[in-house]
Amino acid sequence: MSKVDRRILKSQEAIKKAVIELMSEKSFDSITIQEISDRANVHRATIYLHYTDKFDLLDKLIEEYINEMREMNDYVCELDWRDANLVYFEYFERNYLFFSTMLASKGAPSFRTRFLEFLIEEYKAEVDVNEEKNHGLNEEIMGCFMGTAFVGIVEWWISKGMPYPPEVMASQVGILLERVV
Amino acid sequence: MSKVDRRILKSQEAIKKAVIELMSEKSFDSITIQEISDRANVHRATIYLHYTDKFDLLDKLIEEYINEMREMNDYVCELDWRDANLVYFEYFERNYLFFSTMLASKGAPSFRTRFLEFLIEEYKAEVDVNEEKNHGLNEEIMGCFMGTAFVGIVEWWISKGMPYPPEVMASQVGILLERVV
DNA sequence: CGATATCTGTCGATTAATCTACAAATTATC
DNA sequence: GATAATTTGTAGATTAATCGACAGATATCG
Repeated sequence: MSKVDRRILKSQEAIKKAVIELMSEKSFDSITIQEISDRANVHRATIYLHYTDKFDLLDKLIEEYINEMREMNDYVCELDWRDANLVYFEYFERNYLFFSTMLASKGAPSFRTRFLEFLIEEYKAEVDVNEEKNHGLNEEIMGCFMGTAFVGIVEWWISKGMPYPPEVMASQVGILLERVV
Repeated sequence: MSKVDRRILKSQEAIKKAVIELMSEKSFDSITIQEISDRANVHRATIYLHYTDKFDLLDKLIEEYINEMREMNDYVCELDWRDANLVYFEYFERNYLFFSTMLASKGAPSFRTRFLEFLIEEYKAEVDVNEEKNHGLNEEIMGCFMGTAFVGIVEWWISKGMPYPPEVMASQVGILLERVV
């Protein structure tokens, strides 16, 4: 596990930040590599050192957020629903620009799909169909139910400009998810 | 006039920003090169590529702001006193962290001296001792009078946390300077 | 439609930044 | 005052980023 050269991290950070910013301003299709490198203040060729094209860049960007959330979940899965949700909603708040951009209609529809896929996967592991309470229920369906509900909530919260603080969202959604599971 | 490699600009920007930040938190003497490079997120050796030591770094930092103000003055000297002052006070506001740090008692006393020196020089060029109004007055003394007054005002304004907007400061100080000259 | 401009992806040469290691100098601590 | 710990400034090897140029692909516009 040799550590990565800080130049790589700095370049990638600048590039990713530039893409998110630009995507919040205009459609992904209309963004050029030229623009990204200008905004990131790196040479155009530098982008090609890290990504094959702008689609690869978007994919890697999305996957990075998904992975971050997965790692958060590994750490957080011992907490109760409320506290676990708090970690998530604070994360959404911290990365508001990314989520508002990616979940916006014009943004990257691929992210919503990927996000939901991730959530279903994680929730599925959380439910126990062997409990008597859940007798006759299907793991897949429960995961999907919770996942779509959660995505919907996050979309609503973000698109409305975060009308409630993360604490409130965490409590409310925590109660509801607990009833379902 | 070949343009400078952007890596140089980025490194120097990061280093200068780091020094200003650190100087706003602790005394210059207690700051190490190590800390600066950590804060700037550059390797320690990179600092030595641009500066011989931290004193050289501070000198160059100060001189850069002085030069920037000199260039501003070249551009602004055609305007009336009020408008010229506005450009300056907006500059101070924009660079609040630098000026509040450098003009603070514990900051860099060398900057106040250098700043005053610069102002006297510029004001001296502004006064006309051949006017009948100024008959018998000394150029040097007038420049010094205006320079110290201006430094004092800026110190007061910055140390009080900019209690009035740049527009107000520009008008007020403009009127006063106009009376003097 | 053709002409013009812009963008793309890639290349090779060059430069700046990085990393590690080192001895010397300085500072802190007992 | 001796010892330990930190900081300093430098050096050499390596790597990433830069620059400029290129031909080919894609828009843009008259």
